[in-house]
Amino acid sequence: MFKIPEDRTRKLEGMRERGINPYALRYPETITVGEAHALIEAGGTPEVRVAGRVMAIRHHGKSAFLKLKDSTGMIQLYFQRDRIGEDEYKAYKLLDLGDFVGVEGECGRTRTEEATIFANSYKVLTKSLLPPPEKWHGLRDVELRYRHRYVDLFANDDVTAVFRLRSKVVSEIRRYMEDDGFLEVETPMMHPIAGGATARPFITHHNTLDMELYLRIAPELYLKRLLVGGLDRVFEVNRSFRNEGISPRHNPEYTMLEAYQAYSDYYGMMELTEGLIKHAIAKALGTEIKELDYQGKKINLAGSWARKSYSDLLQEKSGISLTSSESEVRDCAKKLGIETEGIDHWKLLNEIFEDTVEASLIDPTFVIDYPVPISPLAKRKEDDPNVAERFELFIAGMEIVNAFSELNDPLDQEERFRQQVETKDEEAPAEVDMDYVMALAYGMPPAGGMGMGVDRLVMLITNSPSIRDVILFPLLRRTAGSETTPPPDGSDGDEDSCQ
RNA sequence: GGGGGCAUAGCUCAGCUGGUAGAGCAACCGCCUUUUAAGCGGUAGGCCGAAGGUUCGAAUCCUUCUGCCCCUACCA
Repeated sequence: MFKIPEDRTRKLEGMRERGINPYALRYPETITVGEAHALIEAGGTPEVRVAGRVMAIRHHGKSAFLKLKDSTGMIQLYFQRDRIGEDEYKAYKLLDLGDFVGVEGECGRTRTEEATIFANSYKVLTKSLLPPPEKWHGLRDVELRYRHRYVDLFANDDVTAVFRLRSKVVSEIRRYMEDDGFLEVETPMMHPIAGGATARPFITHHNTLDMELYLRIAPELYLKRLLVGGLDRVFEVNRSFRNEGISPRHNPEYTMLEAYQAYSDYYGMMELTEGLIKHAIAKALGTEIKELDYQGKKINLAGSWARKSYSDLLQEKSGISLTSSESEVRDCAKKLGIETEGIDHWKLLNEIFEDTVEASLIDPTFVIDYPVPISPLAKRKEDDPNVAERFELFIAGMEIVNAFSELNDPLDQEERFRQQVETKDEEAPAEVDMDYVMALAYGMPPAGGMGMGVDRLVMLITNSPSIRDVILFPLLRRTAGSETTPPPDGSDGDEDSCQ
């Protein structure tokens, strides 16, 4: 838990004694700090009204400088006793770092030319009872930063900048997709069958229907039902959930863009992907970017991005090919220290690929034509039924996009679903999604589809080493008693809603 | 799940091979009406993450636990 320092409580009471509401109801008709700066830049000395959080106070006897911060920036305030009056000047001693105040005053500059609001009056808007972090270093402790992101945000401007960029990226993704004729849709997050990807799901339960539900691991199968329904271009910026490990590149809930385009295919998806990512980067960073620096790696974004076949890359880096025998693949895997016990041939092959190839794909590279057995939702190539029309886009060794020409043969789909179910793999769906097969049976137009990891794209653009740096509230273990107070009756809380 | 690292004041950090706790910022009290990581003088603040152990003596050494970080595994 936390302790409120006595000096702050004392000041809170001091405010109330003076008839000041430490939690004011409102402070309307303000301009932003950014607007105030613009007015000062324009050379005037207008009267303005601003509001924000006090980030610094420098007392000078009968005057004081304060720094006021709002979401548009920081501006200096100058409180002079003679200007704001004896009483108000005395009361300003009750202000602390972290408090919110509203100020009226005249814009101008100090003799060092710093833009400043010379306060005529001020109003306490919110008393802060906990001291902010150290003013120079900010909040460094990563655990506190993630657990108390609100502090991280107001103490560390670079953190705020990352999340502003993230927001920009997401809105530019939407703009690009809409401009290309895609319709944004929302599909269920609670699924009766966890399909559309291979991953362990989170399980939940609906009481009234007495039904097991899974948090979606991907929206794919619902979006493709919409293609059957005649919505030819759809996308969803979606949160999906996977009950798996946490790492610098994995959070149990994460954001994807999934998009489906009728009459297109995976080549079309490559064009869409490249255009979309280039657009998002250019708009987010405000300029056409040819090279991105990610964690010391130079990423060349210029020109058309490379397209290399899965099989060629595998051959080149590991000596294994798609036609290598079972024992060749096993030997190779063993040499790489990959666990081979009970792992099937194609999965092993893919692990060899991940081990030997992925890290080397720094510049954007479309890896194309994956083996069919690890691509259960992709169409087979016409000239090679063992290879699927599928690509993954890698940047900086990270998988950013997975896409394919969508399988729309209901009988083939049903067969591949059955094979998945039969593996009894924990990550495979427990049953065949017959409604989806039925949808395909009504006929789904040929289509390309793609799924893009938005968090990872934002990592690249903001040069963030960990996915947690681009997720406002990453999942952390709950610490004993630190975040909540137990209810007074000693029970575990609301039993109606706890399962 | 396996391996390594970290945990000291509200915050950022020192604390050597064991001898009983330090700085800066923030806070409090003074002085200061143009400072800007303001300055000067003073004060207060700690069960050194938790529990055991070794020792005359533990922030320091050992064990266990908790949390976080990194690597690894599963995955995107």
